[in-house]
Amino acid sequence: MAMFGRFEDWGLQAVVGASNNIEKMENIQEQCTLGIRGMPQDDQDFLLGFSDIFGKTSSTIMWGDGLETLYKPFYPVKDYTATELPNPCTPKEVKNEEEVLPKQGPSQEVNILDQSSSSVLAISYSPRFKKRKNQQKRVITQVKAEEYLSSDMWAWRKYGQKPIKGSPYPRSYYRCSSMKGCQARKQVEQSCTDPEVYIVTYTAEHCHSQPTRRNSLAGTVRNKFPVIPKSPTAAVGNNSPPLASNTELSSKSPPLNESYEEELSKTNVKQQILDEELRTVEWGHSNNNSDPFFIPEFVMNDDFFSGLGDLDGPEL
DNA sequence: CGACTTTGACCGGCGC
DNA sequence: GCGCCGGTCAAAGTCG
Repeated sequence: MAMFGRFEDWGLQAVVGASNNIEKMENIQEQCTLGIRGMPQDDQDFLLGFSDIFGKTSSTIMWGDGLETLYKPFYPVKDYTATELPNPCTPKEVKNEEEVLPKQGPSQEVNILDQSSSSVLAISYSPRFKKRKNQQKRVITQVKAEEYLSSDMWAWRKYGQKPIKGSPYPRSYYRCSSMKGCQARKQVEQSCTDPEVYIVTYTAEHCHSQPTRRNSLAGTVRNKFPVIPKSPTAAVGNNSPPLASNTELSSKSPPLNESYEEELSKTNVKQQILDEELRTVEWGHSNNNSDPFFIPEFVMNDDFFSGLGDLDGPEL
């Protein structure tokens, strides 16, 4: 029951968030438009490729107003709290982020992540210095488990799972199965600080439009009732990954302590809602956002802009 | 039979 | 150069 409370409030939260930030919103959208329009076309395309990761646009703007704020994200984002970090249990990645985001004096307060109004943390960056394999561009989100159930509409196929050093939870690797040849990938891992929070990292971009509905219901129904480990060690080395693909989650896997049938019923209802939204809210052409360059919150945040900093010119 | 997960092996980047 | 580690591959098995 409560597991879907947040999800059910997703739209409401967006509305609330929007109302709370109504004054800020007046300029944000334009700023976002200017920001993305100033980007190279490839990067616009890349970002737009993530436009509907969550199957909907968001109206919650969480960063400040004014031109200063617009460019603030280009500053180094060093204000991560423990929970804001992609995963504090993966020190290497954290270190990598610090490499990516060189310190430049006292950073201004970037109160972008109002987790009281949204549990989705979005980070996009382009490594400025050392580029590891497939780490050129990423969008990292933190999402509550119940929200992840409906987090995106893409069909994903799991192709690997690895225990991550420093993290008690394994990381799962998924690639887009909506279209053959699509390079989009995502990684899912559980936050060690909050097991109900999952860190989803999207890599590469979809080379196709978003499917109108989840299309990968075929296949195994293994782990219909996955055992989400309550203890970190339980997640490692067993056959029940802490988080399955969205396909499983959305159509097969109930959240914690919820019967499958009940969950499935809810999911179907939510799917109908999402499908309806998809019919009426196209990327950049939603009812509320006539501006084709409207940017959802999970993309347009500080690290998104910090990543844009790399677009200004050749790497140093 | 197709699409999926699982899982050990492999590869390549990175630090020492 | 070596070892560690993250990311990917691919075979095997499952399921509808």
